[in-house]
Amino acid sequence: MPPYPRRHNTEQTAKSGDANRTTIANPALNDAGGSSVGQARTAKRSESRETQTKILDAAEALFIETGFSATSFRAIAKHAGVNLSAAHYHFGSKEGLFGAALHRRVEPLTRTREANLDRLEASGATPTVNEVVRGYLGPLCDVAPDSPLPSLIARLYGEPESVQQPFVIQEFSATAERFLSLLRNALPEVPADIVKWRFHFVIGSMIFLLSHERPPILFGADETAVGGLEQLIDFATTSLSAPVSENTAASTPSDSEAS
Amino acid sequence: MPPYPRRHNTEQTAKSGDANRTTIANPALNDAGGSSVGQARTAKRSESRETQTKILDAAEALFIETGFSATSFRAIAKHAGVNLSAAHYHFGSKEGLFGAALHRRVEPLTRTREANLDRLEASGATPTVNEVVRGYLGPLCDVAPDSPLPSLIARLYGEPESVQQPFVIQEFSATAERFLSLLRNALPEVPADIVKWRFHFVIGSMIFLLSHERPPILFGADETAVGGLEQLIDFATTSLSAPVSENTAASTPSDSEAS
DNA sequence: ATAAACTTCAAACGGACGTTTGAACGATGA
DNA sequence: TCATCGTTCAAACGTCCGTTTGAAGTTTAT
Repeated sequence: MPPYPRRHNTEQTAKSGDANRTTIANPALNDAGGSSVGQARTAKRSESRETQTKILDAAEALFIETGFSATSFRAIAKHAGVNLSAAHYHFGSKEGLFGAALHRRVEPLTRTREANLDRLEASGATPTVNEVVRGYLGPLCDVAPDSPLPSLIARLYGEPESVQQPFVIQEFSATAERFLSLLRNALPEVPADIVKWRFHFVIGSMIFLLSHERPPILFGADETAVGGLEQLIDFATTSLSAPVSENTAASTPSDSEAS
Repeated sequence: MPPYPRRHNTEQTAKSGDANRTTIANPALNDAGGSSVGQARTAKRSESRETQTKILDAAEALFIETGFSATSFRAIAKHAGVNLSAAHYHFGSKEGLFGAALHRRVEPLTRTREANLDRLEASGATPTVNEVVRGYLGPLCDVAPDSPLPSLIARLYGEPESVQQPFVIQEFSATAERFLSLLRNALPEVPADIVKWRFHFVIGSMIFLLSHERPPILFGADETAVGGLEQLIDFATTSLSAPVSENTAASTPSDSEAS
């Protein structure tokens, strides 16, 4: 009987049993793309895990490059060097494989974010905007520079809604809600729905940054690729905590209506 | 001989001959999805344009819904009620059709933006940040509420890079460069590369807003769908013109380091 | 040793894909 | 009137798709 009803339900974005840590860093986030198994092997029985890893590695690389629909199960199996039916055996379907590849990378990120949330909520004082922003975006700074995680997240959000939606809900929804809640506490003078919009825009900036890690195609594109997330944290903190304007107020230069 | 080397080269994001207008509004932007032809018809000879319109309408709807790869040429032809080969005859290939569908909607937007640029550059004074932002984002506010343009742009940016890149360059690159240039003039006290980053983030927010017109999936999602772009213009003006922080400075609440 | 479960494999299933072909037909211009 | 062009059409091309099947081999448990 195939094992593939392992639909990433093992832990649905939950409070993650061992989340009572105090630091932000998560060593698992520094695992680049490499497939390091390091397992006892009694031949066939542990080749299974190895096969799964090879499939997941190939899948994530190809999904990132060509997207869900344009990436074929066959190409993944060939690229992984495994039999086509083995891939089906382990993951059940193309959707199942996509979800598993996604979950493998996102889960450590979610665990780190949840740990940060726990820490921020545990400290008696109301966290500042900057603390909340760093709790959310900081873990992305800590991923290894060649990690496929950012591209994978970007790819997910690029998929058509019917593909994207179940996975976004599964992987990100609960944690984002918690952060939004903290953000509202940190910004009591900003109306709740405006905080929501601003958080929405920050997430958009984040995803765009993850998909175009340097200021992209659009302009020359030859800048410090890293540092983008640092810039984003500045950007997010500033924009989130800006005073509410009655009718489009700019802070530094003078301002007037245009249209 | 098929007409399909009409690869949207008719006007490559250029200064658009009749761009010497003074207003921002562009009536063509208010054309929703409806296929209004209103042309003299001598039977077969003008059915061509009508067929093309039907194909483009179907293509844009299906591309938006399921993306480039998962949308088949056959489904488009069937949905348009035309023969499969007719679609190939008019647009040459699936890529050609995608480009044509995109260009049909984006070109009026580009023309409006370029007109705004001309007007801002023509006025002797240096435009303010808010004026530049409104020149860039304002035209998006003026599209009809049921126009497919926003979803189409969002879909383009969601495609894998190999699909996305040529069309983004073709349709958006030149105009964005011009706006960035004006933005730099309006922000002489902000380093050029930081302006670039901020504009990058604003574009990211814009695209995310276009693809999730209401604060999305993530949270409850039952808000004023319109008004998002107004919020974005506020957001963009404020964030772009924020003072440069040495090490993450927030303006309103107190602030401290977190990690 | 024997039965059960786990994992791999080659082959095939039916169907959908983008594109091409060549015949038909109405409109055009000499 | 007749050759020509623009346009539509049914049919077919070869390829690739996700998934299934059933046999073979290996490991585990009795």
